[in-house]
Amino acid sequence: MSKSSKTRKTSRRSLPREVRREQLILATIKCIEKNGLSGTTMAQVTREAGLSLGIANLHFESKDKLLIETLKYITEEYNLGLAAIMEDDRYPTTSSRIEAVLKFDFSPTVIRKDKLAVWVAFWGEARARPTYQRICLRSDLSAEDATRKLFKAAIEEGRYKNQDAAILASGYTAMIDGLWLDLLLCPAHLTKKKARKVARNYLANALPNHIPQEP
Amino acid sequence: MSKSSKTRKTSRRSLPREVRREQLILATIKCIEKNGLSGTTMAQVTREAGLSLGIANLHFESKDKLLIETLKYITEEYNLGLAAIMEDDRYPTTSSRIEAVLKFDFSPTVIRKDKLAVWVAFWGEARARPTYQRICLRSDLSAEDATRKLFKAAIEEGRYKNQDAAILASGYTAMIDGLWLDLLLCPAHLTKKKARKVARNYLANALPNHIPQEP
DNA sequence: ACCGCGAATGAACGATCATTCATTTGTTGT
DNA sequence: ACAACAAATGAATGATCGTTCATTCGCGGT
Repeated sequence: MSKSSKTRKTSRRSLPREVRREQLILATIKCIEKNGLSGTTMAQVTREAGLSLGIANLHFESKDKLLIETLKYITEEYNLGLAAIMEDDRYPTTSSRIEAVLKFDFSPTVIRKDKLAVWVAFWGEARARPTYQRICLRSDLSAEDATRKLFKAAIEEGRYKNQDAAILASGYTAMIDGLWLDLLLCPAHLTKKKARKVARNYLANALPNHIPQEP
Repeated sequence: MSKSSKTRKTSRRSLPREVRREQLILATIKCIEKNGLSGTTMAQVTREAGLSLGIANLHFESKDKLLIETLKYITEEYNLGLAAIMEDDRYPTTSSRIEAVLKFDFSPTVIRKDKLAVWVAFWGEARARPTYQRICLRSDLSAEDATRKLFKAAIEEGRYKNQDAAILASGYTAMIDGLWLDLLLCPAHLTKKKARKVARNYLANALPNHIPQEP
């Protein structure tokens, strides 16, 4: 009973539900990065979180629920970040707002390897899992909707001929997804800097008066 | 000879190794489409192929080897198709060759749902599996290399300013991957026709004298 | 017709993993 | 200080799945 005073990690503590849940979600992200989605086990997740095996089924009903919450965590973080840019009225011009989106899409928070690994892992399973697919779809539509409005404003301002905001937004979203994938799978071949340049070049060709080739 | 082909399944037959191997690979593709990579079991694959459980370990050493051969099958098919366009000297102009690549990337053979599902499924696991990653990387570099050469020729012919073949090729490859992903995850939102239009628009903005906005 | 080889089969095995729940342990209210 | 409660633990359980291998069966050679 008197075994306490040590460099101990406060051996056991009751913490609020939300703290434990986030702790487990963050551990799940780390595990998916290291072992993939199919290689992620409850034992690994709880060990990564420094907790006991049964804890995940206590705070989430099942492994499936935990994975779904992890996916929601990642997609909501991204979509909230994007929405913040859209709603921030400190951007004086459409151009500066597009620049902010571009910067955001390659910011250290967004393109962290562990986060990207989670995106791609869930894409891979989404087709076989309606719930994953629904979450990915909503996130995708939300992001595309935001950029479409931006591009629409730019096209009207610049009176660009032959540009369609919906087409441009689909292309932008697809290219970002593809660049994220390449950053994850070919980090030696595609640097973050080059990836941003690729995306910028896309926008510069479509909206030359709003986005210059070089920043 | 009228006796042999009946409603019976010709109960048991010895067939050459290569026939069995392809039969199993095709069954694996179908299973990955239906159940995802993690949901694909040997029992499902062999049942889909109409064969017995043990057959997969007879012709491939293990499930892992079977999956790797399936990935190789898909990537090689794509890369060979692309290489055929590059080496075909019946294309009179750079422009027509780029058009052919564009057409190929959205041809019924390439964007079949089951094949796309396999691509994305392996992307999702590639980070945790060096072998998958190596195969995906080689395929990606090969495709990017081919398009880069094409774009380089176009840029020189058209004396386009501010265009870099490497940047353009990275962007094209990323966009194609992203569009494939969207075709798989949001088929109700992105049609094949629109996806091709998105990719065409990218090239038309970069190489206007080679690729017109409308075909 | 028959034999012998090797392809094909599938029941059985063992490993892995999600989930459960009796027990332990920290926390809160009195 | 103590009781009552809730959070946390992890050994045990049962289900799933890859792999094995003794047996079965079809085919080519004689």
